[in-house]
Amino acid sequence: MMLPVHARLRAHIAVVLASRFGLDEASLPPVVLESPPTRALGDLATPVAFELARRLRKAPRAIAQDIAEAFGTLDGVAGVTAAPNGYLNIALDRQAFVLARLGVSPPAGPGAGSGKALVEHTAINPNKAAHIGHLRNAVLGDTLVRALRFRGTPVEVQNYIDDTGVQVADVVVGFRVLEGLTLDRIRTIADTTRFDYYCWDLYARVTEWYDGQPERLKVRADTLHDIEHGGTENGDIAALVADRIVRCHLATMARLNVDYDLLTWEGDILRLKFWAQAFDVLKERGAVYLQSEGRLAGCWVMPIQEDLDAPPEAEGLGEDAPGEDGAETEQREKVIVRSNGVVTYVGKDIAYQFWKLGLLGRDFAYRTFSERPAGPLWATTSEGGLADHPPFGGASWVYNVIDVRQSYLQKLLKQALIAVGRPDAAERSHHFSYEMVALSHATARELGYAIAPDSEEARKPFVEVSGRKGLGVKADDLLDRLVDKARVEVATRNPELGADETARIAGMIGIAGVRYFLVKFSRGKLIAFDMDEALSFEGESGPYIQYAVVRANNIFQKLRQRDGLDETALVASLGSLSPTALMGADDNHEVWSLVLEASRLDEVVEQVIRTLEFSGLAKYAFSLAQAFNAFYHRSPILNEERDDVRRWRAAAVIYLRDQLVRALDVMGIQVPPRM
RNA sequence: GCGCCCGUAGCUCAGUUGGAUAGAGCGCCGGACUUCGAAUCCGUAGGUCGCAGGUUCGAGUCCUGCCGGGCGCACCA
Repeated sequence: MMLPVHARLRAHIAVVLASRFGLDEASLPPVVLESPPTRALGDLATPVAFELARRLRKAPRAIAQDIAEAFGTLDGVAGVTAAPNGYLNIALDRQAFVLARLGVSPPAGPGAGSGKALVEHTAINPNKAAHIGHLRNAVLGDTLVRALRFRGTPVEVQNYIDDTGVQVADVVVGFRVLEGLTLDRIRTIADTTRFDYYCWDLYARVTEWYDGQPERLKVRADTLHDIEHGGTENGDIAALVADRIVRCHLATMARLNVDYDLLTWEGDILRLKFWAQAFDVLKERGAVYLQSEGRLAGCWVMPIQEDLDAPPEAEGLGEDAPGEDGAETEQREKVIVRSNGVVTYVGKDIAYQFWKLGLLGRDFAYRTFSERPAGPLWATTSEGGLADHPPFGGASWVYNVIDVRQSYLQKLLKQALIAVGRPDAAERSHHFSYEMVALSHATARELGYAIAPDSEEARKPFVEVSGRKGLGVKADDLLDRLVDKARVEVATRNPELGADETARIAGMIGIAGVRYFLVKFSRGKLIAFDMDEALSFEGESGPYIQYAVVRANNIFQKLRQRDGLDETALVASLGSLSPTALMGADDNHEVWSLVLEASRLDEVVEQVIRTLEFSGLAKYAFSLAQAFNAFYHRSPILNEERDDVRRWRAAAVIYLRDQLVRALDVMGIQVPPRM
């Protein structure tokens, strides 16, 4: 791991700068550490001399030389040199570095102080099967969870279930009105079919049924009302549908190694009157007020602050003199409670966010939703509940994984926190936003979706997914295809494996395919999902990285069988070995470079959490695998005759493999025994 | 109209506290399996980093303006 080295270097250089140039702590420039373009130049580099050049009125090169001279000694550092262009290059003690990283499991990170992080992701409407867009959410969210845990931060994972919303109501309408079914009959269907697929089609039919018949929306409104108030057959059907569909979603997510600690049900937020509590706080702090005139008369509204970063301005400074048309300068307002007294979903979300941060002063009751090997999956409930449950909510950091279209509302959430006097909580609330997943034209065609050649849609480079039209790639269909393809590949390469083992391995490979695919793009980029591209197991893909680990493992298996040399013994022998092979004779630093590059995982994970940009992690893991594969071809281990060279190569591969396994784990990808 | 995001090789994309020569994958063309497994590797070709200014010792990265595209701005969720 690299971050401890960075920390030591920064602290040391700061001391050197302070004493050599008489700088006080406040005026010290940040010491940026990066990687020199070639290994021959050094292992780490800093451009800090450039930063100081102006202030010290001195050439960067001279400053770098001064620092190098005054550097003294630092444990783990072999030398420091000033490059002609002003860079300060740092060479590490290679042998010590390798030994320190082998055989010792990496300590959990600092944990960034006390307190837990709460990640909410997935949150699929419980009325139909999950599709590819939902997978992007879940995979990004789960990767964030794993990244936080990797660096030692306690994490609570929640999946929000909108069981009282329009989408569930629509499916209820489908069952009752279109199909004329009773609760018992629907339960039978749920017991005997792919229920999420069934509802997928039914939902599309309901949408069609509404189409062009606005009077039918009355049915939806009535159904929604029944659901919200409970005690009706519609309410019971909605509860059944939501419960069963959630179980389908959980099964789908489990295939992807995605798991949760708590299911939060919107119905419980309503029944437990979280909103009433939050409303009191908002009114008390003057964050909302009752609008008495204009088109929003009778609504409780929250003023919208356009620029969140700017301090709130006192109103009515007369800067904008009211013109002839007063409407234009009107303060923008967001309705929180409608004039009929019903709270909007912004209000419900504010209450939920307050609870997440421990600011609400009210809690759910809790029940177990299902049993898992690792312990029960918990869910919220309104009545009763178990006395003995883990603590939920009250987090120090909150990450809401929701697509970019929700940015406006997420911004309002932060604003509400500021408005009630908790800017610190707003600061610790993150909207982890990401772009949508659309379909490539080829894939849309494959799904039987016809597009008129000259239509506007045909000119776009992608086709929008639409749950309402039933257009989209169902998550399980995609997984099935990936796993099937992997099964064929595994079977042809490993005919001796049994069917069960082949299937198990194929599962791991298929999952690696999707998860890597969904993480390798920047979150701000719209993915035009193409089936063939996602099915590729070559080049930059999850299976490519798995393959590198499998190959590495094969080496050590052979080493053990053929030479009776196991990894522990090998690592133990390194201390007494000549480090020549690490030192880059003939400018060949490849063994050392593998170790150095592999050590950067913690640095990469830290950056990924800071920027919420996971493509960097994907690319990093891929580049490690790539470096290994190239090394694999160039530099044999089993057949290397020089014993010290052989052992150092093996040591480098052990470390690289271990780091690769950890990196894959952060991405939720397992390593098959063969492939 | 206002706000946010995107624009980098033929295609799909990395390049995020500003740093040394802008990188991958796919595709194209040409090579490497009697070798630790070819889901691999090696090599060739391919770039006005949307355009124009600005800041800086240094800009794909920061600022301003513009062009092109996407999304958002309900008494919906």
